[in-house]
Amino acid sequence: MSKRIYVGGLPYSATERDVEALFSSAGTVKEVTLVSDRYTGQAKGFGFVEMSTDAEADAAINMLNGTTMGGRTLTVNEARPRPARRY
DNA sequence: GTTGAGCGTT
Repeated sequence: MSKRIYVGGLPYSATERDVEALFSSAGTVKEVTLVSDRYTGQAKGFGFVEMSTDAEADAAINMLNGTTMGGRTLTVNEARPRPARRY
């Protein structure tokens, strides 16, 4: 099981592919998930990335946090546990 | 514009 990373500050135009490519520079990307509103379908501007190892996840956080993409400053840090369920 | 979602299931 590896560490999950929160990625915020993404431009609404960003996609999983963009995030995957970005984090690929810091290590092996195991999984990428972008969050969008279930009802409206609009992007929420953030997502989650899972790296192959926690060491790579840590490297990715330090490497990508504070950088900019599409004119937005990226917020990258270890993700919090997700909520039980949401309506 | 900041911490998902899935529900006879991953």
